[in-house]
Amino acid sequence: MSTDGFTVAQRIHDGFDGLTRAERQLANIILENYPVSGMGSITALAENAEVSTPTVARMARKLGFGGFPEMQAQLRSELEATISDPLTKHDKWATDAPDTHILNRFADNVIDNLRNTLKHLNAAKFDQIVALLSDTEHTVAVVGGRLSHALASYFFTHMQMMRDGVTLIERNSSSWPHYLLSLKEGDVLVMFDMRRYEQDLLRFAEMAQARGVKIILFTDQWGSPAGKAATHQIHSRIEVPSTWDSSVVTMFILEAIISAVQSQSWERSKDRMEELEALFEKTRLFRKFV
Amino acid sequence: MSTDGFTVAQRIHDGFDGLTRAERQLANIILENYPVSGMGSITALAENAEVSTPTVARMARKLGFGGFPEMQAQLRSELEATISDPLTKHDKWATDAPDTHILNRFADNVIDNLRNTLKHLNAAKFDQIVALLSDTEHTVAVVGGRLSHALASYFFTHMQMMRDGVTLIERNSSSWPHYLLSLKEGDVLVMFDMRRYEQDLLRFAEMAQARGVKIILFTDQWGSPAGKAATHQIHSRIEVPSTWDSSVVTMFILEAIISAVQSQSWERSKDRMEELEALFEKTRLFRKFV
DNA sequence: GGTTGTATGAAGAATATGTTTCAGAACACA
DNA sequence: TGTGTTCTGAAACATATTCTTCATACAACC
Repeated sequence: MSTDGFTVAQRIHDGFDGLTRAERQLANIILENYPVSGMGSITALAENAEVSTPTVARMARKLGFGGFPEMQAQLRSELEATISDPLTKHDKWATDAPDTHILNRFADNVIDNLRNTLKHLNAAKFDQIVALLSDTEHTVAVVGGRLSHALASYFFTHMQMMRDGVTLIERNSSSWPHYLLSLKEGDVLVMFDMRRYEQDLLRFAEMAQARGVKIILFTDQWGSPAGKAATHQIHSRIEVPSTWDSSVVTMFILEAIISAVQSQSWERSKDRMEELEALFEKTRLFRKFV
Repeated sequence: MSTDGFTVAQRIHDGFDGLTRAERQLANIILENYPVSGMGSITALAENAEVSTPTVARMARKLGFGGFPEMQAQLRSELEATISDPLTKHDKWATDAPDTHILNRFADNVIDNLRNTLKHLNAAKFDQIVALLSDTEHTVAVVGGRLSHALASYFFTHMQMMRDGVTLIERNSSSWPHYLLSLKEGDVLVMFDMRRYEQDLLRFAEMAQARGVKIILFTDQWGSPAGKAATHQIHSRIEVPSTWDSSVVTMFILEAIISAVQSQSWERSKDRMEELEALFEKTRLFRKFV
């Protein structure tokens, strides 16, 4: 049975949807350290994946092998092929795709961006930003540009769950003056402005600064002109092999900030989140679909 | 016993002079296809080297191991070290921050997530998804959950610039039935549903499927229940040292898809983008700020 | 040629491994 | 809320592995 040319990894990919919870858990472990993790005994693998041995045996069957030993034999032979072929580099990302596949090129590039961004990122500055955002004495407003509005919205959604006094400023700049009025001295404005910097954002930043608002600006490596008005700036690398720029690194930093804010104000936000959860539950009950 | 830092190969070389004829024969076989040949059972190895099983066990002892299984364990761990991705071995990320700073912990974790996600991701599947999204014969609708709406919106914004017939479905699920009506057989629905899967999304997916709509589902490693109705699924790793889950990897994949769609339909989208640019320029002139 | 020491593998004992069965848990569905 | 289905792991069972013992083969030396 089943000595056709499919690798174990491929079979797992193909059959992943048909796998059960415990089986997926196991599949993940196998792929995580592929294919070495499958080289030990069925017991060891099961323990490693925190499932029972029958689960392992069952999955082997499900993937089309006669049993675990047969799957293991296949893994061994794959390993042999990999090892003995010097051309097979182990640092490929999507293992079944050529090095030149967009996924792999993109991955290399994004890692590079992340590295370079973090190299230039001052940890102390990061901590200051976190402190500013954790301070509930002042309100936080979030605004983004044409393409970065999604980032603003993502950040807002999370911040909103952790603290009071957070506003997402609309996309449409004609309404911005109203928001400006509600920003007081010491309040915080989180702004996103990436390449193809927007004139409106610059004006907004200047006026906010004039009101004594502290501005945290997320921009690219070259820096938005709004930087002049900013209290803190974070420069992300955004170039990728694409017509478009990448927001991945910026989102990474946002998540790190969110996580830091969260742990800095855990006690406060814990209650808040529980309340929120309860509210969501309730709304769900009231909602009716179709 | 014997878990000092010497590899099996080193031990064999060092102790080669003290080995007997049968043992040397065996040693040569082990080194010949190192270290894979030692991964099978003692019986298999013995047969392969044309010696008896006791010879193998004896040699393992002679090399300083407690027995054959112990030697095999050592071989496995050597293998693991060889195979393991060089990209994990980084020098600190944010150089001026301690390893334990949230930025560095986050970075490690996200890279891990990316690597594991790509390991799971079938390049062929990716290409199919790109093809679906490039096909202008059918419309594309995008819908997200509570936290993933920002991703949906980000994706939508880019897609909208590259092709016609793209809709972003509102957050509020009470309006979804209307959107459903406009989806025809063969149309594409891009859905985001991460951990804390939403009931409404599941229903929506089922109803869309019933209408013959092709669903591309972005979910996490465990898989949203909406997967049952999906034509294609992409599972991203989302766990990070935070109360919240990470969307970085999903965004990475989105950007890769966007880039691929773009280059797949460059000629068409080029004109479109130039048109768009011109439009934006015009609007800017008409807009007045404050 | 006989003696002695070492090397080797066959065979069986001890151990670990892999499989099957089955009962309870979790889940989906009505 | 109850019912049927699927999933899961504990335990018993069957099988394969590894180790030990021991008889034989071989070579070196007297």
